[in-house]
Amino acid sequence: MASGAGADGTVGKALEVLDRVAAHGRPVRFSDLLAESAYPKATLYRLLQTLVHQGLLTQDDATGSYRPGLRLLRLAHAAWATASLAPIARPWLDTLAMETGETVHLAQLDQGQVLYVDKRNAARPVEMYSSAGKVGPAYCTGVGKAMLAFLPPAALPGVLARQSFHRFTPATLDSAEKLTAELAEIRTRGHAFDREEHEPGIICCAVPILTRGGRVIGALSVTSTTARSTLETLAAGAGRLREVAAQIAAAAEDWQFPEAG
Amino acid sequence: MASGAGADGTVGKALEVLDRVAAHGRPVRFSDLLAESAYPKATLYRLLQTLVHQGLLTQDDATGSYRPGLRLLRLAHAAWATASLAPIARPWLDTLAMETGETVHLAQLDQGQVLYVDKRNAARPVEMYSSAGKVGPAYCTGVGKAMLAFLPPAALPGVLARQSFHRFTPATLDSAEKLTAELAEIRTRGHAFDREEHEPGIICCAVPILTRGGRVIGALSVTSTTARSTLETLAAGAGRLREVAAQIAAAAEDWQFPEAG
DNA sequence: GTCCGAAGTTCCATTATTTGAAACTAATTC
DNA sequence: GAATTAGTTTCAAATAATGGAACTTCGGAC
Repeated sequence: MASGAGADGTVGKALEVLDRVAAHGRPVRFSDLLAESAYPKATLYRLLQTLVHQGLLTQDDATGSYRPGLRLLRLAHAAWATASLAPIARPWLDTLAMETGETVHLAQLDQGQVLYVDKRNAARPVEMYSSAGKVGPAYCTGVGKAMLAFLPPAALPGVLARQSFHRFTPATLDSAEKLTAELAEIRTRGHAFDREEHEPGIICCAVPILTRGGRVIGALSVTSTTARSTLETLAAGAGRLREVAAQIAAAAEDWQFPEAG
Repeated sequence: MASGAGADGTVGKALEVLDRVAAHGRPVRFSDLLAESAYPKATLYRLLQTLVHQGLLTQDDATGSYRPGLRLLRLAHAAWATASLAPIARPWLDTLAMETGETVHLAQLDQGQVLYVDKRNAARPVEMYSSAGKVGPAYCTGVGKAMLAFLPPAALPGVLARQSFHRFTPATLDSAEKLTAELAEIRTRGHAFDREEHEPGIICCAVPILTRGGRVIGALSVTSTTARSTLETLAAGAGRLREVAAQIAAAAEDWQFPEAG
C-alpha cells in the first residue's frame, strides 16, 4: 500500500471518507458509502460519526444521509486568503477583465489538477464559489498546460501519471506523448492555448505565473468562445497577460509562496 | 473535558491544530503553535506532519512555517455546492441585487456564528471567496439576529453562550439580555435591522429563511451605508425580502435541507 | 573557526484508541 | 406479522498515538 496519498493514521482514513462523500455531490447514505469504502461497517460508522461531530460532514435528520459540512467553508476561506494567489492577484484580475471584456481565470496546481482560485466575468456580474475551489483537468485546459509546461522536469512524470487523458472533445490531447510535445511548444512560445480541448466552443490563452527563480506558482488565462473570438485575437493579448503574470509573481514573492504539487 | 466541540480522537486533535493554523491568517512557525497548543512537542509535530501530508496544510520550504492547504478549497467547493443554500438561491440574489442596487448577503448559521455563503454587489462587479466562507458575529449583524430570533427556544441558550458580545461600535448590543429583548421584537416584526452595530456607517435589513415547518435555514439581507440610505428605506423593502426568502425556502425544501447549529 | 542556544526531528517503551466480528435494534418490505 | 434490510452498539484483541528524552541542524556570538 503506497500509491498516491497513502492513508496515514486515523486522520487519513477520516479524510478519505470525507473525500468520498464530497465526490458524490449529493447526500449519500451510509450503505452506499459502506459498499464502496472497504472499511467494515462499525469502522466506517465511527469515522462518519467523528466527521459529523467535527462539522466536516452534516447529517440529514430525516434521511440520515451525509454531505459535506459548512465548517469546510470557514477553513477554506482561511486557505484562500492565506495560501492562494487570489488576494494578491485580485486587482490585476479586475484590470484584465475590464481590458479584455472576457472571462479571466486564476488557477494553481493541486495534486496534479487545476484548482481555480479566482475568476472574473466582465459580462455577467458574479459567480462565486462556483469557480473558486473548482477543480479541472490539467492536460486539457489552458491554465493546466501552462503550469505543466514550466514544472521542473523531475516533477513532470509524477504529474503526468495522474492525468486521466479522458477525451472531452475531438481536440483533447489524449496521451502523455501528445501532451509532452505540446508542453515543449508552450515552453518556447511562452503561453498555452486551449483549442476547444475541454469544452466545444471554448477557447483560451494562458500564461504561467513564475517566480524569479522560475518556479511555477500558478497560471492566468483569458477565456472566450469561438463565436466571439479567435485564437489569434487571444494570442495578441498574450504579451499583456505575461506582463500581468510577472507583476503578480513579484507581488507574491514579497509575501512569500509555497510549493505546488 | 466536555464543553463545546470536544476533541474526539486523533481526528479532533488534528482539526484543532488545523483551526489554530487557520486562525492566524498568516504562516505560523512550529514554535508559535507549540507555545499555544498544550500538546507536547513530538505530538504536535506529528499532527502537523499528518496534516501537511494530507494537503490540509502547506509547509513553506524556506521557512518551514505552516498555512492552510489548497485541498481545503476543493472540499469547501463540494460543501458549498451540496450543503449550502447558495446554489439554490443564486438566481434570487441576482434579482435582488439588481432591484435594490445594494449589496445582498446570503448567510447560514454555523457553530453559533454567521457564515456568509454568497453575496452580490451590484455596484462593484465582483469579490469572490473573500466573502463566501467568511464568518461574522451573530449578535451584531442583521442576518445573525434574524436567524437567532427564529431559532427554536431550546437552541437559543447554547448559541447565546457562544457570543462574545464584543462592542464593535457604540450601537452594538453588548449583553445577552439586550440581545434577547431585540430578538423578541424581530420575531414580531419579521425582519432584523443592523443599526451600525458591527461597523460604523453600515446598516442593513435582514430576514430569516424559514422552512414550512418554521425551521431557520439561513438569512438574507440588503446592506447599505448611512451615506446612501436609511433604515426606513431599507425597511420599505422588507416585504419583498420576505417574499424572496419564502421562495428560496420553498426551492430548498424540495432539494432537502440540513440542520444549522 | 568554535561554541552556544534555540528550533526542529527522531526514538521507543508505555498507554490509550481504534478495530471489526458479531450481536442487537429500528425501520422497511413483502 | 414475519422477513429482510439499514443502522447502531459491544468488547477483547490489535494497532496506533503518546511524550520524555536524546539527537540533529541551523544561526548567530565570541
